[in-house]
Amino acid sequence: MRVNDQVKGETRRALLDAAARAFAVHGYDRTNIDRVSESAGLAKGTIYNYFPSKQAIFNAVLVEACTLAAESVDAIPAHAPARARLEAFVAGTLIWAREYMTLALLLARERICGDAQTRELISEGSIPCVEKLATILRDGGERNELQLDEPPAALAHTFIVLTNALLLQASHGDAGPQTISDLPATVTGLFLYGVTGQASIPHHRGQH
Amino acid sequence: MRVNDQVKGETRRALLDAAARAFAVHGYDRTNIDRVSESAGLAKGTIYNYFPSKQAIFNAVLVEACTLAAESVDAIPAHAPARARLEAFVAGTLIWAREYMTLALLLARERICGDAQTRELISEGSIPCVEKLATILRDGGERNELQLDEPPAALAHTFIVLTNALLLQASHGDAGPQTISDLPATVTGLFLYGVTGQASIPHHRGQH
Amino acid sequence: MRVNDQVKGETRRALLDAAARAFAVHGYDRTNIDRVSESAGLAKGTIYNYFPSKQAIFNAVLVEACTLAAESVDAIPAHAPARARLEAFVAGTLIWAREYMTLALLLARERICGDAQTRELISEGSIPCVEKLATILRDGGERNELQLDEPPAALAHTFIVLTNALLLQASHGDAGPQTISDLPATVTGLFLYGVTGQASIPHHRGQH
Amino acid sequence: MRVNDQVKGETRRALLDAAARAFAVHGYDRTNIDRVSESAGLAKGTIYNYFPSKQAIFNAVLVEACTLAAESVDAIPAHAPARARLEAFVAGTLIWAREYMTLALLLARERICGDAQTRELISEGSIPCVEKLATILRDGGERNELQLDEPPAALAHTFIVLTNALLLQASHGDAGPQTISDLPATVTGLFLYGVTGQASIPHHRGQH
DNA sequence: GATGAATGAGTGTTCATTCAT
DNA sequence: AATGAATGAACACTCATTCAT
Repeated sequence: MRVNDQVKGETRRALLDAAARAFAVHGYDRTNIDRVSESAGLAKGTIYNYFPSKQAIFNAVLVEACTLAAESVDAIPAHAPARARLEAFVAGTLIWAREYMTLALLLARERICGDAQTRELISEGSIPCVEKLATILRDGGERNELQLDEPPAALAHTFIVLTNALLLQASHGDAGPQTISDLPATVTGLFLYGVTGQASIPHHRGQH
Repeated sequence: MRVNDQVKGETRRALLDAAARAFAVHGYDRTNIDRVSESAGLAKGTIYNYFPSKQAIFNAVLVEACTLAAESVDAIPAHAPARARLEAFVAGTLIWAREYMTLALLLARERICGDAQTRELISEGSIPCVEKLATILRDGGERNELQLDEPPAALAHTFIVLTNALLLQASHGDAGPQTISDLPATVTGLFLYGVTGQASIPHHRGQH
Repeated sequence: MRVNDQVKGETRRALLDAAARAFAVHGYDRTNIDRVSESAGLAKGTIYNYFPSKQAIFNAVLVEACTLAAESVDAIPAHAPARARLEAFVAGTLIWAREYMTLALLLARERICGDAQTRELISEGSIPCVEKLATILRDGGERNELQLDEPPAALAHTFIVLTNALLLQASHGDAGPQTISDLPATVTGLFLYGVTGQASIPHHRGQH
Repeated sequence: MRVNDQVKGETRRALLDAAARAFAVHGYDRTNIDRVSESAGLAKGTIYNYFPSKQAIFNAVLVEACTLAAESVDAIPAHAPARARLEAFVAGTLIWAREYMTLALLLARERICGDAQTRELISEGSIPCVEKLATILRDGGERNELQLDEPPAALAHTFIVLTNALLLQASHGDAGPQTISDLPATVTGLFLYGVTGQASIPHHRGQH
C-alpha cells in the first residue's frame, strides 16, 4: 500500500492526537490501546506500525508536549524587566495550553505526579524551558531586580512546577484565585512577591 | 465482644496500612489487591470482609489521610502573626508527613492529579484544614498583616495545593530550593512574599 | 474457598492431563491456554493459580513424563542376559507408553525435535533411565555378551533416541516393520544386531 | 520475457532460501513472514505474489528438500554389496546435508515430528529415495547378503527415519557414538548389524 | 470471620493476510 | 510486479471479585 510520507505523517498525527486525548482524560493505566486506535479511526494493530508499545506512545506524546511547550516560550522579550519576561513566559505557556489543553494538563500532571521514569523524560524535554527561565532569573538577579537565594535553575524548576500546579487547579474549576486567563500575572506575582498584594508594588517600582 | 472488636479493628488497621503503602508507592491502578492483603499478612478474601471494593479501600485511605492531616494542624497558636501561624500550619503538616510520608505523598498526588471523584473526596476531607487556614488568612487580613485580593477560602486552597506541590517536588529529590525541613519557611515565604527575598522583611516587621 | 490438598492435587492433575493431551496433539505453539483450561473443565485464570506460564506447564508435563518413564523401567531383572534386560527396558517403556500414549509421544517428539532448552530439560529428567541403560550395557560388555565400541552412556542415549523414533514411526501408522507390540524385540534386536535377521543368533550364542 | 522469468526465478529462490533458513532455525510456528521477507531482501507483500500462504512456502521448502535429498542419492553403485550401497546412500545424503544443513535438519525434524499433513507431503516427496533404498535391500535379500524379515519398502522407511534421528542427534552435539562424518558407517552398521560390533563380520563374509 | 481457589472480562501485543498505490 | 500500511482475530497473561469451605 505504498504510501507517501505525508499520509504516514497524518496517520502518526492522528494516533498521537488520539493518544494524547485519551491519556489526558484517563491517565496512562486506564487508557487502553484499543480505544486509542478506535478514536483515531484506525485498527488496533496499526498503532504498532508506528509505536513499539503503549509506553512508547505515551512517551512520544510527552516529548511532543515538551517540544510544543518549549516553542511556546520562544518569543520572550530580551530587554524587559524580569517580571515582564516571566509573565511573558507564563503567557506563552498559556497560549499553547489553551490550544492544546489536554496535552498541557497531561504534561502538568505527569510532571508533578508521574513516576520517576516519566518525570525524567519530562525533565529532559524541559531543559530548553528551564534554561530560558533560568536566564531570565539570572538576568533579573544581575540587574538587581530580583534577589535570588537559590540557584536560578532550581528556581526555574520550582517556577514551572508552580505554574503547572496552578494550571491544574484552575482546570479543576475549583481553582481558587485565578481564572486561567489570570494565570500569568497570578503565577508571576505569587512567585515573585507572594499573595500579600505587594505584588504590584515592586513591579511598579521597577517601572518608575 | 470487646476483644473481637479490637481484633477487627487491628485487622482493619493492618489492611489500611498495607493499602496506604501500596497505593503510595504504586498508585491506584498498579496496586493490586493480592499484594495488599499479602503485605497485611492476610488472605485476599479478607479484604472484602472489611471493604466492599478496591476503590473503597483507596477512599478509606484517603479519608484517613485527610483526618490525620487535619489533626496535625490542631496546635496552631491563635494569637500569633499570620506568618507564624502559617508556618506552624506547614510545620504541623510536615510533622505528620514525616511520620506518614507515603500517606502524605499519596494525598498530595491525588489532591493535585487525582480524578474528579477522588479530588472531591479529598476536598471534603480537607474542609477542616481549609477552614483553619482561611481563618488564619482572614485574621491576618483583618489585622492588616496581609492584604488579600481573593477570598480566604480560595487562598487557603491554593496554599494547600502549593504546599503539596512543593512537598512532592522535594520528595522527588530534584527538589529545587528547599529540603523538606525547609518547607515551612519556604512555602510560607513563597506564598506570602514570593522568591525575591523580601520574605523576611515583612515577617520581621510583623514581629515588631 | 479453603480446599484440602487432595482437591488441589486433583485440579492440578486435571490441568496437567489436559495440557499433556493438548501439547501432544497440537504441539507447544498451537496449544492455547484457553483450550487447555476448557478441556480441564476450568476457567482460564485457574491455570495461572497452578503454573506461572504456559512454558511452565509444558515443562511440568515433560518432567512428569520423564518421571513416569523412569518409573516404568524400575522392574528390570538384574541377573539376566543383556538382551533380555534391554527388552525388558523397552517393554517397560512400552507399558507406560500404552497407558500414557499421548504423554509418551509428546516426550518422544520433544526429545528428538524439541528446542535446546526443552531437550536439556528432558536430558536431565532422563538421567535415571540413561544410567539404568548404561549399567545394562556395561554389564553386558563386562560379561562379553556385548562388544561396545562406544561409552555405555552414549550408547544408552542412542538407544533411547532410537526407541523414541521408532515409537513415533509406529504411532504414525505408516510404521514399517513393527507394530507397537513388537517394539521391544524390534528395537532391541535392531540395536543389538541390526535388521539382517541374525538377531537371534548372537543372542543364542551369548547364552551358550 | 526471458529476463523477467529469470528475475522471477531469482526472487522465488531468494524467498525459498530465506524461508528454509528461518523454518529450520525457528520452526514453522515461530517463523514469521515478516522476517522471512526481510531476510530475503524483499517486502512482505512480495511473498504473496509467489506463494499463497505461509503454509505453502513451508511446503515448497520441504518439497525442495525432498528433491535435493533424492538427487543426492543418484550416484549409488548398482553392482556393489548391499552394505556398500547402503553406506553410499547415507554418504550421499550426508553430502547434501552438509551443504544444506539447515534444510536437512528441517526435513529430518518434520519427517519425524511433523504433523500428519506435513509427514504425508514428505512421504510423497521421499518416494524416489524409498524406492532406491528398497531396491538395494531387495537386491541384498535376493543375493542372500541380507535376510529381510520385513517388506523392503517398510525397512527402507525405517532406515530413513533412523538416519534422520541420528542426524538430528548428531546435530544436537550431545550426539553419542558418532560424529556426523561417521554417520554413514554408523547408521548402516547399526541398521544391519546392531551395536554389538559384529557389524563388520557379515560384511566381510559377504566379500569373501 | 477468614480463607484462597475459581472466575472471566479485559489488556497489551503479534502476525498472516489483504490491497491500494 | 513490488510495496508496506492497514487489518483484526488470536494469544498469553492479569486481577478484582465471588463464594464454598
